[in-house]
Amino acid sequence: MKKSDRTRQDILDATASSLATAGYTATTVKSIAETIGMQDASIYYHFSSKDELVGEVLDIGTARAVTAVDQALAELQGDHDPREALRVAIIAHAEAVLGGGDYPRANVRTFGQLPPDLTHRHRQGHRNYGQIWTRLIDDGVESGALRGDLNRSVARLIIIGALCWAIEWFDGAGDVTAADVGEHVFQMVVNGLSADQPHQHAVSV
Amino acid sequence: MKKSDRTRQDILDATASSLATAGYTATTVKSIAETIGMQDASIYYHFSSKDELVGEVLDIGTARAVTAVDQALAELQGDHDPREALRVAIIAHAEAVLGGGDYPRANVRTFGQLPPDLTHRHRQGHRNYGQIWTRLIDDGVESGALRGDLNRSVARLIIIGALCWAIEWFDGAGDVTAADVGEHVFQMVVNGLSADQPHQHAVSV
DNA sequence: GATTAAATCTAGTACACACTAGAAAAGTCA
DNA sequence: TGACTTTTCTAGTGTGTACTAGATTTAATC
Repeated sequence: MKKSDRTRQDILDATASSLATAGYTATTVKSIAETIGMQDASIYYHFSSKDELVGEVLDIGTARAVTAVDQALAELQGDHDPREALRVAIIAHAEAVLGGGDYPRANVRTFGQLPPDLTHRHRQGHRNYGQIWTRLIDDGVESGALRGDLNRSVARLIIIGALCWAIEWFDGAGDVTAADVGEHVFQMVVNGLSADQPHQHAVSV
Repeated sequence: MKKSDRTRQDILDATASSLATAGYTATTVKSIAETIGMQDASIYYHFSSKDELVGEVLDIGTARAVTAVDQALAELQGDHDPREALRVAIIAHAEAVLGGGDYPRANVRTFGQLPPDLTHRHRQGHRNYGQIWTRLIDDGVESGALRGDLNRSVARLIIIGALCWAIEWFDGAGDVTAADVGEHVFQMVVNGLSADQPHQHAVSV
């Protein structure tokens, strides 16, 4: 492997880490360079601009999130219970974004603070990711497992929102794991907080 | 009313509007000044720094959100169904943050992109707001209306998260209103998406 | 209308940022 | 070793930012 490739990877990693924890504005080319012991100008040998670098990090982030959810769903195999599919997807998302690496976290963390160009660049990626969830919900409603009196788009965005916002408070330090957060989102959003509902199994957290 | 008070209010309004739509970084002192037809330096006659100005806007935002929820709960009066209280609070929050003015929106929108000083300054305010929800959930669990096998902190943060994230996608232009979003969050989080659950009443959206 | 106070403007400073040009160093391979 | 390529550094530029100092205008008061 060429030295250039290793350095390039170091830059991407440092950028992902900074984006995930400090956000877009606080992630400066200089701070990235310092993290890996370089001068800021040297970054430009590998990337033509800050936004190209950030864009690449975000691309990797969406790819990893999609892969995580797709893979979790693929492992279901024979099981065709739409509720279980939703549960598996929710937990996979939670683990990817909260417990996983910096790349998916960078994605969620910087959502809403990116310059217009970058926002536009990732619109398609977000749409594709949203479609995974659209299908999960459609399957559930059409099979009769999920109620059909709610707006599906709104429902989808609420589920994703509950998961994405968790990045603002989840710190991974307590005894609540990323999977726990996913399980809670599933329990609430699918089974509901109300007592005496069917489909509920005690959750120990 | 003194002219100074009117100008001060104009500055606050313009700042709230900019924060709510453009975020913290894109809200520059110059852009605020331009909005109200002033020179940027003139802002400093009314506020000692950008962050003091922003801090005041955020204070107003939290105050309005708290008032909206408190007032909605107060109007319940005799009704002591914890689920109904939760429903009313959720819808009030949704309307305050999504359908309401720029101040509460500025609060949610800039969450996570503020400099450390401002983040710290508003920690207490957020804690107070969170306590409203803590009590709502505690009441529900202790009265037996809500299940007690879930982590209440996590549940609280998931509800707030679902509502807060809505600011990223809700545009108020379609036929879905802010109250609709609140109703959906309530339906999902309390009654659940599963079909054939009790407590469910058809929602038309 | 003159005097004082309030409010705004003009013209700057200092600094952090993304980014560039060209020299220097480090690595590669005959 | 020496010629060549790849990579990094030094030393800058230009721009946008928050913010300041002091002059100037506008409003209030007697």
